[in-house]
Amino acid sequence: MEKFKDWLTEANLKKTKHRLLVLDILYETNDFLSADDLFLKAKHKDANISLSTIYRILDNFVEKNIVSTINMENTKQVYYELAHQEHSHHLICLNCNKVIHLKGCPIKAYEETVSSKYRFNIERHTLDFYGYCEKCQNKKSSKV
Amino acid sequence: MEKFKDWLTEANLKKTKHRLLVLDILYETNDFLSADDLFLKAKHKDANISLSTIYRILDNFVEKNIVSTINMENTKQVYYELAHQEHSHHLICLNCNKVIHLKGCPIKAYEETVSSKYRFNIERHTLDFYGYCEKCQNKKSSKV
DNA sequence: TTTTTAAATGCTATCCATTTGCATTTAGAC
DNA sequence: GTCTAAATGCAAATGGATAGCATTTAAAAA
Ligand SMILES: [Mn+2]
Ligand SMILES: [Mn+2]
Ligand SMILES: [Zn+2]
Ligand SMILES: [Zn+2]
Repeated sequence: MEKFKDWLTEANLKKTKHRLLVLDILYETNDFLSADDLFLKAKHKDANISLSTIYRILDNFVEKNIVSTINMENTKQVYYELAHQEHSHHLICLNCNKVIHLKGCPIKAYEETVSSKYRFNIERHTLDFYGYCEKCQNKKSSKV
Repeated sequence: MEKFKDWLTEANLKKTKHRLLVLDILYETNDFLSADDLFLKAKHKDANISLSTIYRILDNFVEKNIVSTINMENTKQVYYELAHQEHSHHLICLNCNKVIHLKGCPIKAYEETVSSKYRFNIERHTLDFYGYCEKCQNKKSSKV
């Protein structure tokens, strides 16, 4: 995708095939992936890429706000997705790890308030809801 | 503290000296601590306690909502604090790891909305702001 | 109080996501 | 084409967190 090269240019990152590959995979998957997920998908696409390169690329992208992350509380893994222009928040199922994206941010005003109250220079925030998706609620209640 | 024994009783956890010790330390520190922080503080207090016991106790407490956690994005460690009755959100400094507690929750209504919209049974949420505290802003700008 | 038993603990080894060191390759400036 | 800093591969290391198992202990039962 040509757009991706622009992103890299804008971010002052060299346009390497691996970076473009990571962007491709994230784009077509359009969902959160762990570093290892990306590694496996890259292999399927032929690519000869090392896991540490994946980590390094993802670190670059996070720093440049090309990619955003969430932390899976149970598996302790970090998951990565293309940063939506309008950043999103999430419903995360504690059982099956399903992630639902919420559009819009309900706390912009609040962020402003606390930022000035505490003279804190806020760079970003996380707002994630943990619980059980519809499917897993049923499984869960049938277990009990 | 006598109150702590009640907490353990209510949580159906045996009242062991180690659990009471962990509660003591968390109470007097009144701040987030990593498992290792707790381990060191316990040692200072004489106590002969193993790190894995600390982890196991903290797991118990989290499950029973006696303790709540936040994840440090940079160090990847989990930090623990006594659960406030009114759960709190945080300003976390990306440079010095300082944590400022925010009182009150600005998203109760929003949580209701998305919970019913997506039929998602929300158990808890995280809302944390990452950025730079007043001190670190100054350091940072002087570096550049 | 003494007995009994499941829960809690200490110690050690282990796991596993992520990071790092270093030699080699490569993108992009000149 | 040359040159140089950035990017990469590979392997080893790191480090927070877990798990296994023998031993101790809280607290229920007798
Ligand atoms: Mn937001
Ligand atoms: Mn809240
Ligand atoms: Zn689920
Ligand atoms: Zn700071």
